[in-house]
Amino acid sequence: MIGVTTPEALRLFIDRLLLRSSLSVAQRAVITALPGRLSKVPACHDIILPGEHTDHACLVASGLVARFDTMADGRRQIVAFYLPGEMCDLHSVPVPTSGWGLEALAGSTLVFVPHGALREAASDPAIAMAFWRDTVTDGSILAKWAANLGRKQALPRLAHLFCEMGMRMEGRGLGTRTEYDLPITQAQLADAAGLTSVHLNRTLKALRHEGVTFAGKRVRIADWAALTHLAEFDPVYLLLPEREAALGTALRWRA
Amino acid sequence: MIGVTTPEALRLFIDRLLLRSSLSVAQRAVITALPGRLSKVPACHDIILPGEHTDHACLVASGLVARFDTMADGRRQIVAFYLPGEMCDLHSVPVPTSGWGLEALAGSTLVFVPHGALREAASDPAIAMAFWRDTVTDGSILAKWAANLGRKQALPRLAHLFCEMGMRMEGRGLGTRTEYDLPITQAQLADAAGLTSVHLNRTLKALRHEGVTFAGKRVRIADWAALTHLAEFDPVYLLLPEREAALGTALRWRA
DNA sequence: CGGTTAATTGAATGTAGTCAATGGTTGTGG
DNA sequence: CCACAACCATTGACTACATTCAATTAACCG
Repeated sequence: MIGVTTPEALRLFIDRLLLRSSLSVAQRAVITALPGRLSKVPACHDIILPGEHTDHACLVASGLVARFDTMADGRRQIVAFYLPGEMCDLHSVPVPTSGWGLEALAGSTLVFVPHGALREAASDPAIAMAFWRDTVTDGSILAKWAANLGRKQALPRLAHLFCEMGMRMEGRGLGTRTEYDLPITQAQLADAAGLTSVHLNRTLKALRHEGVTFAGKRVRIADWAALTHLAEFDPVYLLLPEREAALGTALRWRA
Repeated sequence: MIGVTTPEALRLFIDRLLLRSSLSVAQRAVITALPGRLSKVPACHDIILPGEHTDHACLVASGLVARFDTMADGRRQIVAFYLPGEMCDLHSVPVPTSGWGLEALAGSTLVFVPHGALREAASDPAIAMAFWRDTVTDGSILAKWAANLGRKQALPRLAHLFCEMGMRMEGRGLGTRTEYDLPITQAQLADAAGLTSVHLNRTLKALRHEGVTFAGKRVRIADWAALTHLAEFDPVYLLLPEREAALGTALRWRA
């Protein structure tokens, strides 16, 4: 939250893209040179409301951001988490009307990047492909989220969420898969898991018996293998290169 | 199902792209010229299994295709439906490993289009943007699906699904929003709604009291306004131009 | 027709939601 | 430094929704 600059944030974004795409030095320079306006937002602040138009995408520099949908009675469903270095609104480049909202779960630093500049960067086919691939990754995680919401019950569902966040945090260097900060409240976690906060609390209690704690906004997983088994967690859908490497295939796909 | 040719299917695909993107005559010609292998598959046939690699995308020419995820016990969650003219696998161009499977719900005709040809077409920035936008549209529908699975109970959830399919069918000229063919079984619909087939059947019964019938693989909605209200259905997330026009904004976004 | 698959219903169980109240923590101002 | 307020976490009792198991009826196909 302290002392993040626009170039630093853009570098995080490049790191994220390089996780799945190859970019030349020149192409990286194009991204580093993107204009961006820094903005700090407090926890629980709505960045974009559902149905709003925007002329800029929103890169998370620090903190944690969520994409959500709201029901008529005001209840929310979080459909995606965005970690530092992730562009939570890259979708808005091809489609400036978002059907959903964005909220900062923790106090966060954001970088607003104008659509025009991103479109210009995307005139390079390799960069366009990297952006497209980033969107697909997002969709892949979302599909798994939907499957879990539809077909898993509370305990394995929450366990899966903890596994996913662990892998993603580790992939971005924000802790290890078995211990990482998750700066959100139980109510927000309930919005993500599709549970009420009461039932989420009970499910957390049950997870403690499995050696998983969520206290002080920090997740600790005693037995990773046991948790992945309980959650039926298979990281393929995260499209992380590590897994690909483990399978003996290419580290990155061709741009 | 009868007598669909590759060029005809590609024309349907162009129609779908033109719904949200502008393409010049030359750009349309590039897409029309894409190579494609026709293939007929019977109902309930798995086209791609989760985790498989592919070197071609899959365009639906006729029938109905679903993207699904499978749990360890074999239960499925359908996360997306694909109508004729939709490329159900466009994601696989930037990311050839799909984390999910594809199944034909009804007997369907498919056109397999090699990734190489699609990548080449995408070297045109306008076509790349149209493809990217198509992926984003998919993601937008998926996000709403997730929100409904997480936060709506059976009746409004199923109602929402019928509303969505009505709008999409109408948008593709496959019926009207209040009456259209949905060539699937109750068990398959249950996989999409995140319910057991038993409870889906009971929910259908309850929907009949609201003037909605699903019989003979055909959906009939007596009172559209009442159903959209029950379902809390707002078509913004479908990113259909019609709605944009109604709001007085541009029909299509700039390529 | 006869056999198979799909749809429908009943009864019992189980999971999650609702309502309501109690602890606990944190941060702030007196 | 304590008192208080505000928010968050936790628990109990009850209700409601959805699943499971099991059986029956209807529709479809060869």
